[in-house]
Amino acid sequence: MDVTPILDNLNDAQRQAVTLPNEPALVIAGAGSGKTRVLVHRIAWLIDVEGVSPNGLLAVTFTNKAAAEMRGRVEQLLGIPVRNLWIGTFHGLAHRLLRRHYREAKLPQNFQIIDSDDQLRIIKRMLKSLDVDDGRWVPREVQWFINGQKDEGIRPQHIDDEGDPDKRQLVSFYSTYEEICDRGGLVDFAELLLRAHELWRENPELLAHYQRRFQHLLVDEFQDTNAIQYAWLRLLAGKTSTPFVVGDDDQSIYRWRGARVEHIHQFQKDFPGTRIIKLEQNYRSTGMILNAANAVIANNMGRMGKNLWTDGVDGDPIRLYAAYNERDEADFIVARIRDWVDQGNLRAEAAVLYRSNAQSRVLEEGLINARIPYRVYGGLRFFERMEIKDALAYLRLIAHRDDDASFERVVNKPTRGIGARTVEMIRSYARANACSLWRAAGAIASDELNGRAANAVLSFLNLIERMARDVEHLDLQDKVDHVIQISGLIEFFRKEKGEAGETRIENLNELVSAAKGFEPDPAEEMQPLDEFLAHAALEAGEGQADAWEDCVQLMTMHSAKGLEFPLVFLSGMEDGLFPHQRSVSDPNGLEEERRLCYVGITRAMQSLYITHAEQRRMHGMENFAIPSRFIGEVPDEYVEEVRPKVQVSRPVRSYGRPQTSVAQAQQAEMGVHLGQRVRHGKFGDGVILNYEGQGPHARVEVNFETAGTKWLVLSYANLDLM
DNA sequence: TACTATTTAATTTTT
DNA sequence: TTAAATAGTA
Repeated sequence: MDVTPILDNLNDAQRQAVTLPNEPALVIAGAGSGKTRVLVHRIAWLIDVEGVSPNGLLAVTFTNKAAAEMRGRVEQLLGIPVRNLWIGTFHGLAHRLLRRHYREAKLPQNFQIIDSDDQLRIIKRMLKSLDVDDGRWVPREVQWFINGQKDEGIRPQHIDDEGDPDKRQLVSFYSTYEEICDRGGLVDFAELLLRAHELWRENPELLAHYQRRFQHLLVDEFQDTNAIQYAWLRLLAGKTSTPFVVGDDDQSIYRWRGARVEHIHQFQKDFPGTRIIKLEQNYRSTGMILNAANAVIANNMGRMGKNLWTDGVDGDPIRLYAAYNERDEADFIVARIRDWVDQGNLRAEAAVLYRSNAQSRVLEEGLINARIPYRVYGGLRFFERMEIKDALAYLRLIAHRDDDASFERVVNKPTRGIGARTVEMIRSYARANACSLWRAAGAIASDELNGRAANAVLSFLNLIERMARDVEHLDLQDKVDHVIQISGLIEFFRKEKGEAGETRIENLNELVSAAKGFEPDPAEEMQPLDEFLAHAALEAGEGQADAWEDCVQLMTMHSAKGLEFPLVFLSGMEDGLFPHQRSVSDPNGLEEERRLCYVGITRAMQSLYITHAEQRRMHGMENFAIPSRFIGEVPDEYVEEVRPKVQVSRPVRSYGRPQTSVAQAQQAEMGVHLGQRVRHGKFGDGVILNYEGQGPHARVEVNFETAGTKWLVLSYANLDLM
């Protein structure tokens, strides 16, 4: 067997990992160290060299994107399509299991997956119907609690309320929510995992079957596993399978949504004799960037420990820019991107990263003014759009009449005279008789409701029945097309003013195209419509569609994880923003922020700029800000401060030492006061109207007698006091 | 039912 | 500031 293609171009550590004997393995893979490469080559090695059947492999990732990439690269490496190879997300795999064994999982065959938006709607409705104090119980918090418990693998009956009435209330919400979902055949994301886990736990022969089948488990981004995911893996691994997990404790940035880095340590206990391999050679960034990243992350405690290195160039130092305010910061970034493009580089190679989404606004304004195309990551995805979810709700009702979430969504959309009153009557009947809204509507339409409302409800019920009949023998695409036409959604959105309605109709048509292009997987043995609906829930699609123009990339540091760019800006590096205010008081929170900073730094391949503003408008208020403490953690020798063109003397470097910046703000008031008369070389005499900022960036607004009002930077303007 | 005024709060996101 | 949720009005 010629193993060259599989082992070629791997470094020693990578090769060692790929060729490990069949034992539990933990690969600590630093940023840019070839993590995916190792996983892909390991799979190829097992299949091609160890002779393992693709059947016996299970590879798990967190995102659909990662799963698709992995499958693609494996097939490319092996040169053949690998059928029967289970590669997928935790949720996707759990879903597949639940479909196959829906009876054992105690689910209806046509159960529907709800996304977090659907879930929130259900919870809101539930809280309303329970008539609890809505000031006390915020739907989001209840949702947070329920998902948090599910992520830990906990059912309501397992929770001890400790005599705390608030907790008891939350547990009871959780219970009621479960009943609602069970009645409607609805499964939320966390439920997929929890059910799949219970499915195995309660059906030992089923579990044994999968344990026998999957002798090799491979897990990507292991540091991101939550309790239920880890429990699921451990169950599957049993005593004989050998998990091969890859992760980076320093890139664990999702603790807030249940991820536990501790699983890296737990793994070594649960699987004695685990081989640990560290991948520390980095193929992405310059030496300077890696040095900075290493220095910052070294401030965290309890790491596995690792130091990234490269045999490439040191590169340029990290550029640090202290902006006067957020506008100045944006202008600076725009100017650097201009330079970059002028040097013949692509805009798409430049990424501006920030801690929170709100920060994109100023940056966008700057880019728009400069006429530089850009793309903001995040935001609504295709299957999350209102009009798409409306259309899907009709489809779901057709497939599954008892789906209350969908019923509520479209019962009066477009408006058909079924107002809040009528819906409330349907709800209360449903509650009293523990049945679905659909059945309740049918039951009360004939007697309890008065003429007009009864007619409206009956015509809605008929509409759905008629659609279901009309559509029965059509193929998927025509089903979707028929539904968006007959439901009246197109008409409804046509009336919506502005361009919004236009776009919505385009999106609905796009949904038909998506249905046309959808290829059901014969292995899933599902109705194409059900499979399409599941797909829509599990894979919400791309954030922004038109990605192919060459444009600057704007995103949060979280969404930048896993990506790389030649030119990177870390913007808004100020204490309170990053690290975020809500994290600074908690050491764990602070360490997670630091890991996020590490993630940010290690996105950069060639050039890294760190910017912060001395003054920033937040929530409509001007605030003075201190440079992020993380800036001070980058040793001076890797940093070059970028100053405004003119010579500016900054008294002392203040990075890493809080307070100084505030002190400077005070100093800024030196000798300059409102109404002060000044003389300018060119503009002549004037009077100070306003001033802002401090140090080298202090600016004054001067009303000149002849030249009008102007903002001037004190350090350039050379004003004389009069 | 739909539009408008008022209040309130303000990370990070995938499935 | 601004987005979203709620309350009030036509």
